[in-house]
Amino acid sequence: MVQKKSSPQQGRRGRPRQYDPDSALARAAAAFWKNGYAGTSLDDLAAATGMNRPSLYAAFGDKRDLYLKTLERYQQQSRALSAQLLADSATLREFLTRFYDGALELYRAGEADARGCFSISTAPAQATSDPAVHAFLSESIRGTDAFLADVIGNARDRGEIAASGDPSALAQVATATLHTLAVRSRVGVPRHQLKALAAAAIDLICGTAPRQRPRPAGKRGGNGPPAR
Amino acid sequence: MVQKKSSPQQGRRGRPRQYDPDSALARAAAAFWKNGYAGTSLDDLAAATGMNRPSLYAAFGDKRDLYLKTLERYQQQSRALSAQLLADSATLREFLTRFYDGALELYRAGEADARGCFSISTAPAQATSDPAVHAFLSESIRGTDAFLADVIGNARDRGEIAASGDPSALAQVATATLHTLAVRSRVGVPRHQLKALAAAAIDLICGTAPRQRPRPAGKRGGNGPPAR
DNA sequence: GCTTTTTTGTACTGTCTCGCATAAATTAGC
DNA sequence: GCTAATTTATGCGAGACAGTACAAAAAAGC
Repeated sequence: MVQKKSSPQQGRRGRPRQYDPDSALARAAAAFWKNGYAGTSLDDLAAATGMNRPSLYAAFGDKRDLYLKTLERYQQQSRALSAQLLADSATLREFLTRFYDGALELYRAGEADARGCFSISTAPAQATSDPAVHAFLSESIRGTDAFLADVIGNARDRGEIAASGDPSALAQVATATLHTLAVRSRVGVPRHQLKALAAAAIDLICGTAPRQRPRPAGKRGGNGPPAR
Repeated sequence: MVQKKSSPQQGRRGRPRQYDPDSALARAAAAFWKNGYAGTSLDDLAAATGMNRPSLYAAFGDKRDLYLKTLERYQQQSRALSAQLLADSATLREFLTRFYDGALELYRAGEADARGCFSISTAPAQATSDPAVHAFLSESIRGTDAFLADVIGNARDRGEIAASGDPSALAQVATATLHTLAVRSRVGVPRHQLKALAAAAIDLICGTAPRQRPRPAGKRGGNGPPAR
């Protein structure tokens, strides 16, 4: 994917660019991720990407354009990750466990830098003043709900959860779990605690018998549910 | 409460202040609420409060101090509201319903200005760069968890939920619901949809039979759970 | 009426910020 | 080698920003 973007560089007329657009976008996202949109200056972005301001403008437009592009990139990556995860999972429980595990890895919970979810940590502050950010965040949440509702609906069709369960409502609770993981990761709650939270939510969503058989979850399976 | 703060003004030596400290704090909070911490300038705050910068500094310290004071105020008000709500509620279902209703009223979901939760909308962006904001947000979430765990634990003792339920885990899911309401309110999701979301979460938390008997909730009781 | 005390209003300073203008650098085409 | 095309580098200028100094204003004490 990196090569595909750098190969058309060959045959171009002028001075070759010294940056890779996608990795520059990733570094810009990291800067926004840490300090938010308004808290990140163009100097910060220039330092983070190794580019200078005119190159930034030529490549991505102004600060707002750049931020929106980092949001789009983040969304695309997240969706690709979720889709791939879905293909590898047999049951709803299995998928949701991997889904939250993947989110926590992205959020770096309790690790060196706890950064939380990029969009949930930075977009809400901007959503009231910037219609584009507002629209993005709104659509992003709606998309997550729809995706999870689809997954849960299929699981219900396979009989994995009660036929009386409403996939749409359960999906919103699943998204709620993602949101709380996003915020808690941001303040450095240790990952094993967040895994336990996710496991409890999964038990509630998948219903009835919590953990029917012990699954080989990560390392020592957290501290498990105290009761039951 | 307003009088108690303005009465000791009597008998003071110099020129009387033309602002009420608490209402000025409320207006400052509204400014931060709308545009976030970094997105709000001192000029914005001066315009919002009707004060000029020197008065702001004398009253609340610098911008960061002022923001932290608005966060503290918000937390105190929220806790007082929750405590009072708890005293008026008989069952866990009833309390949670009122709890989320109160939150949605504060978040102004779908109304003229959708603003979401003050701390969830503005603090995460600042939490990585400002240790005090980080600590506040972390402690705030922990406090909500603990409060709800206490409420749920008492409900379990009264036999309202299954004895096998873990109050701490259920409380985290209840907080998760609050978090998702906070974010969704920010992007203007209509209130009746959020009430339905909250109702679904309550059904999951309180377990087994969703809405054992129709309670006289607000107006026409939302659109209810589609299935079952 | 005068002083003391506290708040208000204006204005100032130095820094940061964004966005762009302009020139230097580096490549391909011929 | 020369020209055209594209990117990089320096830096400029107008404005926003945070924080403060200083004087005017408004009250109480005497």
